[in-house]
Amino acid sequence: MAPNASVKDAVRTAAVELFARDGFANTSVQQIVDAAGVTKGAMYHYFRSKDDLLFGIYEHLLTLQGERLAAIVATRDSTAQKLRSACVDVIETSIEFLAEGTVFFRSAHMLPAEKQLEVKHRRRAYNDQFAALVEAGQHEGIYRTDIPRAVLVANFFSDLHYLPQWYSVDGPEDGNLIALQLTDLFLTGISTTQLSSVNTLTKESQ
Amino acid sequence: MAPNASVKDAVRTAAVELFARDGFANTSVQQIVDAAGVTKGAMYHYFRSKDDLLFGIYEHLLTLQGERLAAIVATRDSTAQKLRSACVDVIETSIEFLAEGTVFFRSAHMLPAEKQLEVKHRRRAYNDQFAALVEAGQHEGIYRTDIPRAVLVANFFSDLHYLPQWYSVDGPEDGNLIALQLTDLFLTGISTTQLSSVNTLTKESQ
DNA sequence: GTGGCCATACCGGACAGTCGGTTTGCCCGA
DNA sequence: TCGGGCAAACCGACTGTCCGGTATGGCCAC
Repeated sequence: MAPNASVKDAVRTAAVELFARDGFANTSVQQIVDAAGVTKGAMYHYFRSKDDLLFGIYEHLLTLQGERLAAIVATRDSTAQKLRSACVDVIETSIEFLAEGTVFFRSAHMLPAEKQLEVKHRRRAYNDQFAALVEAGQHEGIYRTDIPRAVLVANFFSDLHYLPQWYSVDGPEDGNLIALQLTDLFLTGISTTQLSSVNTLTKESQ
Repeated sequence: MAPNASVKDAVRTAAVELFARDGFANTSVQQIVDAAGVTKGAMYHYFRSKDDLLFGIYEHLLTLQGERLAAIVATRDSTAQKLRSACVDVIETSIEFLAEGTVFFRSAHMLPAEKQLEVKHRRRAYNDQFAALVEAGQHEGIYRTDIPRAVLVANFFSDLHYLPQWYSVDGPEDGNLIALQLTDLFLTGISTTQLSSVNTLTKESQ
């Protein structure tokens, strides 16, 4: 094993867990390195600061989700299918990285203004890509235009934000089901025509 | 003027602003009392601790919204109308107290476990009252039952959580419009029949 | 003069980050 | 093969700072 990778990962993992449980401000660096089984010296060898550690967690998640969205947009599927895939996928990964999400939404504001700006830009890039899908669908006439696009998009992103607040793991495929259900609620809300997906959903939820 | 009320309000107001801007952990008691134009001694005369100050902010908002929901439930309107009113109302008050909401959702986890529990119970009470409306509508056949009620409710509450993240005041009646739009999106998503409210919305948004 | 209301000075502790020193692992010349 | 030398990895005690909370004293109204 490469010892450096191990140390970095151990620290990151421990930090995510502790930040999610106790909050960023209430977690001391000493607690993190103790939980990770390393020492302060090792940690500060790989991370410039406690803030840097927090930022690393964000970046990891943002990069992952950004890449996955880009891959979906790059397919030759219909707009409707792309948006559906994008919604389901981002909910699923948000559930998979629930702890990271918890930390993210709770503690982003603790970063220094400079890093906060970078996070903002990264999130905006994701937002714009997502909004472009909605816009395309609006031009095709499948999504309503009587409500500002920003509101439509915010209505979906809100689900991602709220997820860490109420979701708790029950079954193995529970996450996939929730993703389908939330996606269906969103798409039903923004569509100009009644969706026919209810049957599919009902079948899967049995 | 009663000097005590003035001090209490000044401290609370200053605290909400600073907590919303810099976060609870990054705001010192000294900053708060400076901003409020009082001293630490005065503040600790009215509040037991910094936590107590935070808790007071929550309680104020929770009580207000709880009372308003109860009033709406107590009317003789139809279930559909009650739920619509409840949604619009809680979004509007959330916008009116946007700073309080920001603090609430960001810093609730910083409270001692005991107070966190009380917050949780209060929120659950609100949640249950809201869910009861949805349940009534389901029995009437106007809301879909193919998705767990908890998911339907969470889908709406998520909008409240996300509001402080993206909403920024533009016009005076902007808040009311957003409330109508988000409510429409939610109700469209959970309804068994196509809503006819789109015309109304379009009219108001012109 | 006495009791709420408030100012000021101060305490104790927690915590991020540092820094001198030690170990580990690798390369290279003989 | 071996040993010497060097750089990166790692250790952990220490420090300066900041901050919540308190103790004490005064002031003013009644």
